[in-house]
This record gives sequence, C-alpha cells and structure tokens, in this order.
Amino acid sequence: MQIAVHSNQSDFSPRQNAVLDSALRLLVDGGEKALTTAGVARAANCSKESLYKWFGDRDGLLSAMIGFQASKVRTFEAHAGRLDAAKLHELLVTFAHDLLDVLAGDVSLALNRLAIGQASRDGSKLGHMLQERGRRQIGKRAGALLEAARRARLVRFDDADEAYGTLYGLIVSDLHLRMLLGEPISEKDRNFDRRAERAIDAFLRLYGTNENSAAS
Amino acid sequence: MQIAVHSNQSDFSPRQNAVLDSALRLLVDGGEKALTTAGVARAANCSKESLYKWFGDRDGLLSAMIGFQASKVRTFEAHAGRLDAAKLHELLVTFAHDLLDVLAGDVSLALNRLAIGQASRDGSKLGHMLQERGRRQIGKRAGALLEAARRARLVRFDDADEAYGTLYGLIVSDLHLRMLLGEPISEKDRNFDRRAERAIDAFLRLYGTNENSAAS
DNA sequence: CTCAATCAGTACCGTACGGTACGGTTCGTG
DNA sequence: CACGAACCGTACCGTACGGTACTGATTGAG
Repeated sequence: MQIAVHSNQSDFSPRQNAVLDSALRLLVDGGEKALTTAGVARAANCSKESLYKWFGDRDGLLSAMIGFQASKVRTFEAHAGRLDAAKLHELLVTFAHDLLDVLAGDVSLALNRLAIGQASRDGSKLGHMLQERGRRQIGKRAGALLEAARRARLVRFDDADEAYGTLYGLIVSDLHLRMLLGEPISEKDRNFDRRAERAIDAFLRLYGTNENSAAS
Repeated sequence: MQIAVHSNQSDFSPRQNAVLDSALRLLVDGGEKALTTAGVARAANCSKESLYKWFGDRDGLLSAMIGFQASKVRTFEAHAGRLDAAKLHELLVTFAHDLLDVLAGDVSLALNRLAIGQASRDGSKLGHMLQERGRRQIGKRAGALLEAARRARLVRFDDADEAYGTLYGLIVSDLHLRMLLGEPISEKDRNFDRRAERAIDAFLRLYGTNENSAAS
C-alpha cells in the first residue's frame, strides 16, 4: 500500500474535530436517534451554543461529520511501475479488500444509514456528499487502475464505468445492503480475503485478455 | 410471466389494509419523518385510537406496513418445462429485469430506507423482516432456476449461494444503494433491459457450460 | 326500540428535541 | 492587573410527536 496523498485536510479547528469525533462515536453507538445536540454537547464537553456557532444547525453538524470522516479516509496513489498480469491481479485484490474494509466499517455504515434516512427530506444533500466524497474517490482509484491495465493490454473493455460497475458488483454484491439493514453477517461473508480473490478472478475471466490469469 | 402463487394473504381486515395503504403512500411521499400517527389517521380517515387498537404502537404499524407490502409482491413459479440454453438465458433476463423493477419501486425504496434508518435501534427487526419477506423470496426463485439449470448441465457451480450472489452483484451493482441515497439515476442506468442483458451475458460467461450461449 | 359494540374526531398529557439566552470561568493580550 | 474574547454549563422556550381519554355518531342484534 502506498501512502496517503490527498490529505483532504478538514476545514475545522482541532477542537471542532474532536467534537466531530465524539459526534461520530455517538452516531455509531446509538444511531441517528441518539445524535441529539444536547447529547453531542455532553459527550464532547462543549456547550450547545458553541455547536450552533460552529456548525450553524443540526444539518450543518451532520454535513461537517461527513466531511470530517471523508478527510480521514485515505485515498491511494495509482501504481506507478510496470503492470503485468500478476501485479494487476494483486492490485485488484488489494483494492477489493480495501473497499470491503471501508464499506464494513462502523462509521461508514452509520453515516450511510444516516444519509439514507434523510434522503427523502433534504433533497439527498447528505447522500450526494457521501457519494461524492466516498465512493467517487475510491472509484477514481479503481478507474485509474483499470485504465492503466487497459493501456497495458491486460484487460479489454469499451466503457470504463461499466467495467467498474461490474467490478464493484462482483466484489460487494448485496453485502453492503445486508450490513446496512443490520443483518448478522455469516463468518463466510466476513472472509474478505476469499471474497476479494473470488471477485477478482471472476472479473479477470470476464475482462482479462490473458486467459492464464484466471486460474480457477 | 407466470401467475402469483403464494398469495401471502395479509393478516388484516380490508379496512386495515386500506389504512396501511394510506400509510405507505404517506411514507413514499414524505419519508419517515412524515409518517406520524396523527398523519396516518388523518390520511386514512381513521382515529388514532383505532390505529393503536389495531397495531399496538408505532412499531407495530411499521411492521404491519412491511408485511402488507410483502403480501402484495408476487412470487413466481419456477419454470416447469425443459430448459435449454436459450430458454435459460431468457428466464434469467426476465428475472434480472423483475429484480431491478422491484428494487427501483417507490414503496420498496421507502421501506428499505425506513428499515435502514431503524437498524441501529430496534435490533434490526424491520430489516430482518424486509430481508426475510423480500430478498429471500426472490432469492428462492433465482435459486430454483439456477438449480434447474445445473441439473440440465447448462451451468456449473459448487456453491449455489455464491452463484446467486454473483448473479445479484452483476445485475444490481451499486445501483440499489445509489437509489437509496437519493442520487439522480442516469438515463443509461435506468435502462433495465440493457442492464439485465449485460448482467446475464456476463453471468453465463462465468458459469455457463455452453460457450455459445455467451454471444458478446 | 334498546342495548352494546365499533369507530371517527378531537382534546389532552407528558416528554423530548432543536434552538436561544445568560451567568460564570478560563485564557490570551496589552 | 485589566480587559475582552471564547466557551462551558445550564436554564429556558416553543413545538411536535407518541400515546390516552372522552364524546358522539353509526350499525347491527335481539
């Protein structure tokens, strides 16, 4: 794994970041219902008045939480060296594993639940933010990798977005939704190593140009 | 398409079903926030007292709404006749299209949002119900079809659940989540015919035994 | 007709939350 | 020290919601 590049520095003071951290913790533990302004103030040892001064209102706090969390998710540099089939396979598996780790994270699940819960009333502002700062970033990483693989004649596709969509579906399937619904996830589904391997094998069988890269 | 088999008769009187219909309408239009007991009573021309007598409390109403909606979703009989490659392809495409239609439905999206929003506090009772009555039913249909295809030597797989997971991922990818988040869906993504075709082609390339069934 | 049951409509209660105002404390600066 | 800004803790206000109680109208059985 490479080092974080886009530090995505958050727009808030350290004190405010600490408050946002407490708020995220509260959200993860108790869901949206537990995320009251009084609760955040108590958990963060700050006053409600400061909350409103810093974040405007409750929605501003929610937006700030998403922005803050996004600033902590590291985005990775595309591989720089020469790509061969084995290296591509390895990078794709790493990507798949990272993606699953992110989606399965406590905070990610809580924020997605929050944004989905508000999707009907706020014009999807939070959902849009989550998509833009979350999936889009990780999608750019995958897109760059796929594009490099295509230039190296290791994969073939017409539409990069469609190829990425297939890759995403093979990796995640309905696991993300099941986790969002709170379903208990079986041990087998929790085995991200195997899941990533299977998904990438299938993806390369579909899009790979070098058949031996798909050793079933 | 075949005719509904499991009528899944709802456990409520016609009057109560009408109330549940109003409640669903309210939920679809305004999200969970708009689904107040007073609002339901007003929309359905019934009294709050009756609501509480019939459904116990607000959670009971939510559960009843999910059960009521599930009772309206038709589940289909597995194909009875002899399967060949072309027929399998057709049935799979139909399945994919039906799945996408269900997931993209107003009521389905609203109920999924509701269950996800409550996943943190109610021990996923609603989410579990949704999974059990929704995905599980449609999954059984796909499972039966895949099993029949395997017996006919048209596809090969070890783990039926895994094969279904792959099929689901290829069909849906992250479209469901994007819809739940309220993202505007592009015209291309809304083209379920093409999407279903592509997914089934890919699935048969991965699992099919007869290579000519995958005419790219 | 009479009685009992059901239900719509409404008023009501307790509570919890978003948002605001205020007193007291800390801390940096001249 | 003196002053002021930032801020914590808390009290407060208006509102909205879940849930309950009451009243009057309708209906169906004996």
